[in-house]
Amino acid sequence: MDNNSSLNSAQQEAVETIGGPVLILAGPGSGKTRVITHRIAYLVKTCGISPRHILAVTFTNKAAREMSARLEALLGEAAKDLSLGTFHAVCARILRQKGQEIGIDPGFTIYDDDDQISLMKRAIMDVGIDPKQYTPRVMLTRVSNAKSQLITPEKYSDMAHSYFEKMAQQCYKRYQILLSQSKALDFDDILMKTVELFNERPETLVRYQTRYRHVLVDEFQDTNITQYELTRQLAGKYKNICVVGDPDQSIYTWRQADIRNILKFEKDYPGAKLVVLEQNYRSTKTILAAADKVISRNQQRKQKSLWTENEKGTPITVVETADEQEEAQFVVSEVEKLVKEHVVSLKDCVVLYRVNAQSRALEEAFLRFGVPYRLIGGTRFYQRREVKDIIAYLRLVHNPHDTVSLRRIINVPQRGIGQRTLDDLLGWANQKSIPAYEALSLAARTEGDIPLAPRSRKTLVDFYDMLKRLVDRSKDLKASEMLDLVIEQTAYEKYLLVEEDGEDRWENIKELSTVARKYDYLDPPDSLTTFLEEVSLVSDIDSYDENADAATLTTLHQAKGLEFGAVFIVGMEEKVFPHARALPPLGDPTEMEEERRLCYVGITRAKKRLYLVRAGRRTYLGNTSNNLPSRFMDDIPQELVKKTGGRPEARTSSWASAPPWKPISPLGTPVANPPPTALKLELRPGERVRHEKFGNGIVVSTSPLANDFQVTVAFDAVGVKKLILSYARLEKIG
DNA sequence: GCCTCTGGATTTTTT
DNA sequence: ATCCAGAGGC
Repeated sequence: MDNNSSLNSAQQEAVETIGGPVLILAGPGSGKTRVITHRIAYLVKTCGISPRHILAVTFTNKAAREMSARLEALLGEAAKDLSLGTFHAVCARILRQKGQEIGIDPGFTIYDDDDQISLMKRAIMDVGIDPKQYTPRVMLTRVSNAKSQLITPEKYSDMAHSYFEKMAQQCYKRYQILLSQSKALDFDDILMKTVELFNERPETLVRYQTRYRHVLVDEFQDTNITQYELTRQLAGKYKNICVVGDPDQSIYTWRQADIRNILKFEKDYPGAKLVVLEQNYRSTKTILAAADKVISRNQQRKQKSLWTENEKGTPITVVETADEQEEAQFVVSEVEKLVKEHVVSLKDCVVLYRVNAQSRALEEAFLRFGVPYRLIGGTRFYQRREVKDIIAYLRLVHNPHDTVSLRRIINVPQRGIGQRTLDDLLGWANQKSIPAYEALSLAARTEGDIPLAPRSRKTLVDFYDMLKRLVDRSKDLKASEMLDLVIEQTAYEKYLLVEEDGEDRWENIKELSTVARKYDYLDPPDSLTTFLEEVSLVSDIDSYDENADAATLTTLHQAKGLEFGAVFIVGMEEKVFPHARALPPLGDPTEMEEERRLCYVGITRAKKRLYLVRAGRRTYLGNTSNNLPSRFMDDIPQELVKKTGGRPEARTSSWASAPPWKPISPLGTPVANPPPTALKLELRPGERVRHEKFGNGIVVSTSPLANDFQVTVAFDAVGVKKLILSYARLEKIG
């Protein structure tokens, strides 16, 4: 089935329009990945273009891997000669090869978020301002935004008018100096410096332009200005550029992704061929119609009409539960039901939420019911303290100038090098303008005039000796051998195991060791270098294993690009989704439109079944609130929906039944925690009540609320209040 | 230098 | 609720 004749006419046009710029607007489920892979196969097989001359850029490693696997199926061995990778991976490779031309050390280290924060903190202190007032996070956002738009510290200073902006500019400048002293680049630098390299070395650009005669870009709606410029540079000579995207699925504008790049594309490449893929092969008519209704409310968008030949399918299930526990319980029991009835398999179920914090109640329910699940996101593997520690050692061995890593591990495990000694050492290094590693070496050899107590000096000497041994050995050890040596030399296992959760942490280190072993097929020092590079550029979603027999829990953002038989979107409430930060007065209409696109992305992940679930009461960040149903619910026409477990049709005050869905345990035994018993309302409008805080009042009205009631009371002293019956502890009087 | 307590902040995060 | 950083005590 995988030949071009199985493509629809629009897909075929997208595949076979070769030579010159092509813009493909691909709706969800429209066979985007198929089009890209077939286009590449067509270039190679039919047009006789060498795979060496083709570059395909994706946003995630996972997408790159998936594409690579499909191309291998289509092209066989020839697929190995294609250049295929993420923007960052491609640029990192270019910079390792040619970065020296603009003064970048080929052995540069890549700094992740945490590293950037600690470096920025130092930059802020160096500038001499208060890191409490100017937080590293905020400053870093400024810097990252600037870099995403190719704004250098120099250019930034032209735009910095307010005092705050001027401070940000200072921090940016200092931050860059610290980065270069550490021979490190942050994520944004990897892209921006590549653009810089191409600007400053036209002859180098020409080499890459000639090499990459055909450029393809996936998820084009998510490119920022820097990435756009990069593709413009690379395709500048032949203009054989094909970009694929969907403006309606742009959910990363907060990371400076710029939808306007699509408009700019049409302007920068006059006569670009436009292909629109509107046939959806994924979802039922019902699901697609709901998605369309939701996204149609956006003002800033190009009209697009998706259609499908798939069946109408079942109605969308809308569920209202009492609280997040009940919400989670509903999801798990429904998942079990779907699996038991063979509607979908377990691994074809996903639960999507707006913020990671929502995963907790869900995890608890999945655990309690004994339903296997896998969680994507949250605290990421490579962000775990113990994993970062070991990687810091390896990085330091690979690049001794990396001060962020040095600071991280110089006293881990504790070896008596405290803040004081560290400040003395680094302060001295700074004063002498020598790298920290060199200062350490001098201190160890009792050279130089470092003001150190003999005791401190001794600890530094021991540390330096160990580091030196590691560095020396790194030249002939593979990644996993190096890792083992680090663990042995630092007695890291012993250090971990005395801790409370040391066993788990040690497991993570063993896991890391397994990853490292995958790079042992390379010879030293490439083995370690490649390992470190890839470890810096991975994300959680990359390790998502679609074959594991488990349901998936993840954020709406991370679900992009995936599809599932059954999708549960939970927390369909105002302030949760759309997120409070997108609502006025905090947010603006642009942000609300992005939330709406996020909802569109969520809905369109579903093939057969879609559930929209909300809780009447939710505890978040330690306080409980009652949220209104999400505005996105209002956009879905009633005829597409079937309601369960919520408000009864007739509003009778005696409504007090258990939820219509029955929790089922895997073994058919009662669940450990049955849903809370429904309350009985015994209050009627006109009755006098007493509240411990608000005093006496009169009941104005009552209304049922999932498993609870909302009671409106006019208090004598404090006026009208809306209360939740189970919480208010109202007492009837008179 | 190390330990413990308190206060502040906590959207999303392809890389 | 919970995690983390910084301050202050031992």
